Amino acid sequence: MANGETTKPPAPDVGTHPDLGFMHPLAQLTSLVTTRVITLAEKNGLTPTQARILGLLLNGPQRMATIAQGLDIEKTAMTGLIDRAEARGLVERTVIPHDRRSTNVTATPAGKAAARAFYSQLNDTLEELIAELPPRDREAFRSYAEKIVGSVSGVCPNA
Amino acid sequence: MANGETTKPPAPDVGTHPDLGFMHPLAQLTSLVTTRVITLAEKNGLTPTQARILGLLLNGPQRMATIAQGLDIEKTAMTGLIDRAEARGLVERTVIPHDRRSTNVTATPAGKAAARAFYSQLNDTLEELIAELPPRDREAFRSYAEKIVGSVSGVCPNA
DNA sequence: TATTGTTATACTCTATAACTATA
DNA sequence: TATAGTTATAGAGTATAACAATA
Repeated sequence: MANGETTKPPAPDVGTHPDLGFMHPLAQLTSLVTTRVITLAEKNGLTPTQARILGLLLNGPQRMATIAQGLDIEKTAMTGLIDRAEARGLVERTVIPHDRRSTNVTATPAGKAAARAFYSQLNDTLEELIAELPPRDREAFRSYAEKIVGSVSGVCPNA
Repeated sequence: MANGETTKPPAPDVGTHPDLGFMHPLAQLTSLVTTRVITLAEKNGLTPTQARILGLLLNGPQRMATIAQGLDIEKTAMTGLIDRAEARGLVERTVIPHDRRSTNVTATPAGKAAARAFYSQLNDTLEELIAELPPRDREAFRSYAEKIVGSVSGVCPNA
């Protein structure tokens, strides 16, 4: 929104797949959550990718390479990503004294605020979704999700 | 892959968020599934969006406007989307006799095959994830997901 | 020589605005 | 006039290849 965003709005239902039956409930749930992530990012003036980057930077300044690794994207994509985030005042590039090849990226106060708001709202939203379940089932669902995620290596928590 | 794809590979973990604690398990699960969707689409020579479009077209030919509505994207984005899918031999534009303004989009045999493979493999993959749970909990988890999805309007089942 | 980041280039997805053809 | 699709334009995200600066 803020600076002529182009991020797209949620994507609703698409029908059934006759040859395959209804889509898997876990696939539908994933779409639902993804939609919420996009909406909340927009609401906070972020793209989903910017939200992920800022989530990382809440741990403190990170080198470009570290961020790239965290997002599992090529380092070449980082330059533009950080350029745009910097242009929006979300992050800043700072120098690393010991290694003049490296660059540290720091979240600005505005960037941190946006990220905190985003993740907090995301948490609330997800809790609201779970609240659709009867109270006694909510904890079970949460623990199932944890178990599944925990059983697999390399899960990206941000969007 | 097929025609110089640019789709990106999975995105792994990103760490914890000190100010917010660990990411919500449902957010992590969503990322996990999204990663699988991207990987499976690639494996079948599709972009995730193409997989969604083809999923729709398994129901039979659809007009551009209908597809746009199904994906919840602007009709202006459809032209390029279908152009690219057509260039890859996944779909074809056909004429509608009664209304010469409209265009029907039909999945080619190759497009249908790719879509069926994708959705079938996605189903298998999601079942494998659920299989991480003890047998007696799997059905409960599925029903929880269904309940949450069912409680909300407008959920997009494809990718 | 190996590493860090950048630039050049290209492609996908998506949006808004203006336009064409048809109804 | 209203609707279906296209074109023009723009911006975000991502990738591969080649390169510069530093270690």
